[in-house]
Amino acid sequence: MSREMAKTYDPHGIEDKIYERWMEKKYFHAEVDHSRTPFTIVIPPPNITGQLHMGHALDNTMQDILIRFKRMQGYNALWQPGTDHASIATEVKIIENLKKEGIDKNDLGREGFLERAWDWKREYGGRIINQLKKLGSSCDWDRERFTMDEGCNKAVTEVFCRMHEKGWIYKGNRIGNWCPVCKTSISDAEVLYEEQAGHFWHIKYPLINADGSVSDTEFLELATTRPETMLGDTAVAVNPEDERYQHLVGREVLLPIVDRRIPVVADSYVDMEFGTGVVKITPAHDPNDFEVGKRHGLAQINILNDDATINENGGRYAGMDRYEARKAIVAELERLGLLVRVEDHTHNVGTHDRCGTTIEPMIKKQWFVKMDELIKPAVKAVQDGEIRLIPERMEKIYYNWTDNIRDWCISRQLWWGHRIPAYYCDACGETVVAKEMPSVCPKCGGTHFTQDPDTLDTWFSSALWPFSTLGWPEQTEDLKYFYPTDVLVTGYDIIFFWVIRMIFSGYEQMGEKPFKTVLFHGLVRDAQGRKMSKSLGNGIDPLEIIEKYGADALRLTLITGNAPGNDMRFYMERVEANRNFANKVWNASRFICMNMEGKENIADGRKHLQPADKWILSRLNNVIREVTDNMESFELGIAVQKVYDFIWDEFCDWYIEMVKPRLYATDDADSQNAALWTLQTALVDALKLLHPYMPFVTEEIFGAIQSEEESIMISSWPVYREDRHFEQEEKEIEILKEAVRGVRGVRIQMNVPAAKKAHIFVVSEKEEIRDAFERGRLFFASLAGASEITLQADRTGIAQDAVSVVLANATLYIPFAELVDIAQEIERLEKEENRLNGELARVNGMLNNERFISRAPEKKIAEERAKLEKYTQMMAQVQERLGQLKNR
RNA sequence: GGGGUCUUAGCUCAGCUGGGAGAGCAUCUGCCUUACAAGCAGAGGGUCACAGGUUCGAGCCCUGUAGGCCCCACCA
Repeated sequence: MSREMAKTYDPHGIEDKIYERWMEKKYFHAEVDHSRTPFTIVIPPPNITGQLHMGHALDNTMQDILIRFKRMQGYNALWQPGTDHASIATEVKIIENLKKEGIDKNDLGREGFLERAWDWKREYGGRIINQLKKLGSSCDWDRERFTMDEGCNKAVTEVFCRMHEKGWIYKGNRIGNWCPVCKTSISDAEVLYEEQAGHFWHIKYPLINADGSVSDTEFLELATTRPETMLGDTAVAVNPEDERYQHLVGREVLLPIVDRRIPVVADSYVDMEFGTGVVKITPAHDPNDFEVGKRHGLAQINILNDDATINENGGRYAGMDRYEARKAIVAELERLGLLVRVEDHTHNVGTHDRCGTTIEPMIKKQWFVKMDELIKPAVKAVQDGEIRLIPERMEKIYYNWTDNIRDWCISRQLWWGHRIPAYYCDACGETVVAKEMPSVCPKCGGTHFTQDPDTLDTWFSSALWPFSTLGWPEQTEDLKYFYPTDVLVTGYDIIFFWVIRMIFSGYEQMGEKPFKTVLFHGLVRDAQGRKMSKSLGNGIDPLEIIEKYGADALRLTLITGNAPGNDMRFYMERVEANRNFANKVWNASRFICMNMEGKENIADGRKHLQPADKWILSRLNNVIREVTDNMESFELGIAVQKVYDFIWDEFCDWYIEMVKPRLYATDDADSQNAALWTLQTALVDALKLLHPYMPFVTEEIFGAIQSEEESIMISSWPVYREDRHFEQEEKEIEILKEAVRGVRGVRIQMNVPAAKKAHIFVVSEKEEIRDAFERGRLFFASLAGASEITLQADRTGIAQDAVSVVLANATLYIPFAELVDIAQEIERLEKEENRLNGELARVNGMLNNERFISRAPEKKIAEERAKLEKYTQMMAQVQERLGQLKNR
């Protein structure tokens, strides 16, 4: 036992030291052990480019709490860690870095670039891991994985080949979002729409006459926000119901500048109410037009290069940037007199979430995963409750996505990532999908192949994470034992990107769900409620908080004060309050250690428990049950709030204070030992309840307060015990607490200095009440500031002008030496009379209501009757006392 | 356009299946009481957005209204 504890708790240094010890002892490590039940969590792998931010801190605190809780409960707890290669995020960063050196990615070539990327991974991949350790994360670091390590690569190839075999992965021409800066296609989910001020150009296309000449008088007027796309127009469309244009359907118009004749088609996609009711159709550069084009068999004319300059299909505009071409085309239309007018128009423009570039819809050959069949078991799992989403409302969001599912574009024109295992025969172009490069073409017998240059969407590999990390596709013992995992903890912002994809991948590849429960959390926002972001510069670095206040205080701040799945605001004041709580626990422990000093027979004390001891043990017993229940149902914030309240309020402010006189008195060893044993026992259990939340301070104190176990993190979780349930003592102590509060209140109201002790008379007709005060005499005197306590059945011999405190079944009288202002005392009692009147009116209202009596549950009625009795009794005492004072 | 969510004390938020409104911070009043001033003892402060409804009973369930936030789809 460490004899010297500092006066204030300083987490500095202590935390690192404790973490190192846990690591040395291999407490985080889990091995297959069929004699025990596994409990598994896989970490949402942080990006290798990442630095620990508040989102990570929250996410990992929640996981650590669950894992530590289950570990203490005796489960074989595995927290599987690892990192994500994060293809595009990382590639963008590396390109930025190269730019600083004046190097273009293409100068390096694919091989050279990948070398750089792996250098990057080696340099920064470990950084975030170390930051997670600072937080106290009890991951099994011996099992650390990476989405591009050998095993994960194998899993990715295996899945790709299997699903291709099944026909669920296909290559297709699709219109998708193209980033002209990153030169890759991006998924819908990676597109951010932002409102931009733009223009609406109204232009007119001349109609072609029946004789084939171009009309000078007949035009179709339409409006567009992207005039340059007219270079790729292959039709104009009107609504088939639109009487204004019906007669024109089937005729042709002349596409100005390009001088191409294109048809007027009828399609219900066109909104008659909007604009002129005429739409130019550019199948190659607009998703809706693409669909219209397919319905009407229109040609797709691509007018853009990959960098968004106009290509050879743009005639004399070829080579111009898209915006340059826009200006030139508008000018030309004006010159031709075909520009009707220009309106200001704000509209939503899709931008790439990584680089902010305006995306360009383009037709590309891409690889897709067919979703319609794949998604079915994932929907069913949630419907049937096989997989539980917490909070429940996430299910609605989940279905909202699955009901509108679209095929998943998985190919990316990037270098950093898993290269698609598709090979093209150099001789005949045949596509072969295989785990390795084939040697002979099955079609033409050619022997030279070129691998598809594209890589896979980063989420393709993370979708496999729950089983790839456990060894799949090998049927390892780990996989059989730890899969399916128990809980996935993540932010609701990646429910579509990641959670759903893991679920359908789990069912498809493993035939089994990847996890039983998904626990969602919200975003950590700044004090003004804004998202923390680099551009705003309002981010708070968790490492700085840890440095200043300790990881425990940070963890508690992140976990309390908000409901599951809701966003939270981060306040320094709250961190401070929680740091204060750590200090509170520390000091309570210091007090207990000091008093245990040199005492040898503390354990004997358990045989001499007093009501106060039984009270705190019983209260704790109750808290143990509630906290465990809350944690089992993932109500982490509620659980720790109860521990917090128990420790601060009941244990520190009441129990420790109750016990002080017994500790300071030297004449009763049994009483002293009983107090010490109870203090120690209750503290140890409370520390255990707190440990998942505040692992460091609890471990440090645990080492100081007891010597039987070597670490709190592998000690056993407290359980509710019938033999620690003391109902009678709980009631008895509540009465005494009520009395103490009453006396304190009166003393303050009467301006009695704290140091001034007073004689307190406890008057009660009931013997058991007097006995309760007798048993608690010592601490009652101390807490109520009494110099002497007299117990009696009636008020004979008590000074007329004594101040009184009315309790249920008892009245306390305090005759102060100085004259008390009788008028003030009457006023105080009248106030109490008023309060009781209100209570009585409410209770009587209920009990006199026939419908209440006939319909409310028995239990409720009995409660109200008990209250009626109590208040009636108190009222009688108050009124009696008032009568005495008024008739003096 | 579709969906979700919020509106509770000055501020930030709890309040699980309906049964006498809570916490932290802030404010005010006493206290350096031999664990802790990062503390102790007290106090004030709320027609639980608004209007209806269901119920013996509604902050909680239902309907509507107003305002805020978020997600999805995206308007040529």
